[in-house]
Amino acid sequence: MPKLGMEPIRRAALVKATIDEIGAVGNLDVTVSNIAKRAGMSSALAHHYFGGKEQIFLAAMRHTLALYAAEVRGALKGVTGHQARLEAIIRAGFSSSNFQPEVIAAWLNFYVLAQTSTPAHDLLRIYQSRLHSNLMYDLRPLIGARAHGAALRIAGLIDGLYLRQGLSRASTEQSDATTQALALLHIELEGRTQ
Amino acid sequence: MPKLGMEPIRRAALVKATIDEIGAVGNLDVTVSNIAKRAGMSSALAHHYFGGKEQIFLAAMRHTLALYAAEVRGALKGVTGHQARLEAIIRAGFSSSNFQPEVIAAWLNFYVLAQTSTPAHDLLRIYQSRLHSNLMYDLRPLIGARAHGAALRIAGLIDGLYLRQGLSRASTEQSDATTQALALLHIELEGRTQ
DNA sequence: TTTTTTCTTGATTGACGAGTCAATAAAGAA
DNA sequence: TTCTTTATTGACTCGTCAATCAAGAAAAAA
Repeated sequence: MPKLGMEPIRRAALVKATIDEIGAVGNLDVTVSNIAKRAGMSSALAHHYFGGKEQIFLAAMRHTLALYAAEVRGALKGVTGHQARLEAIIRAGFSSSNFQPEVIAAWLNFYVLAQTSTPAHDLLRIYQSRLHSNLMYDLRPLIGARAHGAALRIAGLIDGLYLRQGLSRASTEQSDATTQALALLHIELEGRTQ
Repeated sequence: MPKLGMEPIRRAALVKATIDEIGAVGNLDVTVSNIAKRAGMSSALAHHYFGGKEQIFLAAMRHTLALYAAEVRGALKGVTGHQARLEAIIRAGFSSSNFQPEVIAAWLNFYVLAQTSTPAHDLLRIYQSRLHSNLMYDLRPLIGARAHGAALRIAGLIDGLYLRQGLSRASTEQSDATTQALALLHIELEGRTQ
């Protein structure tokens, strides 16, 4: 059985299983055994490849963040014009893939972990910085000095609306978060649309 | 020792100890034993009065929410004028007492719990509804039909900025959250300041 | 005083989980 | 073939924790 080069395959399987398991359980009281079982291997192997539970979870979060970054990049591909790009960034943040229950659960638990884990905290800052500079890149040409404040508000609103929507059990207001975030963008750009 | 009427005293002590302990640990991996120890009693007594761990935590969260509500009420006392009242509501949300590490930790873990616990979810909705109607009460006279969207955005921004600020380890941007939330309020009111 | 109610805890149970380790097996290197 | 590296797991250790229970102690009621 021992085919060589199993490591990347096992790691990927564990990352996926971790996200699924967190989504199923809803918190970080997820056992390494269950993750491993879901990934079709023994818990000992999970420890062998990752070292410990927190490292498994961090890898899963890095993966989630990478998916999000790819989504933003994809949404920007071929879009021209500062305002259109800003709208694409906002829409990407509220795309349906980000609202899969397991992704929401991962984010919420990530926030909790960021309070006490430096690696998690660093990872969170990377996400925040990236979003901020993405916004700044297109806001500055449009509104100049006001861009910084506007970026803080838009980024803050994205996080806040995501949180609210992620925790709302009613699927009624699905697109409402996007609507409100876009509305803020338009208010911020008011009177100076390019 | 068995003085009568201990129950409310014990419950209050446990609620306070729970909040402190969550703040100290940073997550819900808080043991009933530790909470009880912090409150100066045995874990058996904690179970006796509350039944279980989740109920202890819910009581603690209800208490936190009650404090917040009282803070908003206090901030509104004696303030007249719709705009001034709106500013007071926003300021109350970012008051220093809400940024005690243990309060932040309680909120984050509360969000996680709200995913899977119906009582927690209900409690969260109460907070959200209250904030929304508080905002609507003063926004409607100022901007009429636009009030609803504005309230969603302001409430969302309050939550988002709170999250960001609560997780930022730099104390530099302490007042920045308030600044941005107030800035949004003024933008929303633009051109129709009463 | 006897009984009942309220308060309180030490000890225990039963369960679970993270991480380790020794051992097995296959594939490639020497 | 023999040795080494990589893959893999079952079994085990050590610890923890939620929840229960039986029992004791004090106040109030009868």
